[in-house]
Amino acid sequence: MRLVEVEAYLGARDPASHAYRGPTPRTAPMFGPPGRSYVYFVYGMYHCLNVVTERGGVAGAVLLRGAEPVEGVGDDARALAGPGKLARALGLSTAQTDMDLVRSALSIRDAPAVPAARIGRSARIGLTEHATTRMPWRLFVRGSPGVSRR
DNA sequence: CGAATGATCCGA
DNA sequence: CGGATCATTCGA
Repeated sequence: MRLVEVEAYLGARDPASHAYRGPTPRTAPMFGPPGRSYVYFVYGMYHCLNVVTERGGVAGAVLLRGAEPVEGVGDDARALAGPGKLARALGLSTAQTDMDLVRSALSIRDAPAVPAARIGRSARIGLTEHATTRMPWRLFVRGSPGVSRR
């Protein structure tokens, strides 16, 4: 799949982040070394996949919110449009939290560059009201069917 | 212990 | 807009 929508989350400086109030058993991976996964379970039925980005001891991760299928023709173009759907398509659960994303079966590679004009930026989605919550830390490919919502 | 609460999705 | 559905977190 090709990623087309992501959101950034930090730590103590970001009230919208799970890491805001310090580490807990669930969020421990967010404080660990970069290049690993942080998978959490929400709303009683969905999992979401994050990639930890900061050095050990500093919280930071990128939530993978949307992607376009590239393997197999006839795939539903919207099957990966949304963090819950994306994680489900990969068959992820909390058992896959804190695993290596650089050299494991599931890894991330570069894709052909996206023209700057096609890169959109906005506030993050689905957060409860808060000031810094409005920071434009959501990036997406304009017009892609793999982007969540309309 | 009990209660509240989601970084969602779907359908009306 | 509301319901489904439950692990995690926090307060007592």
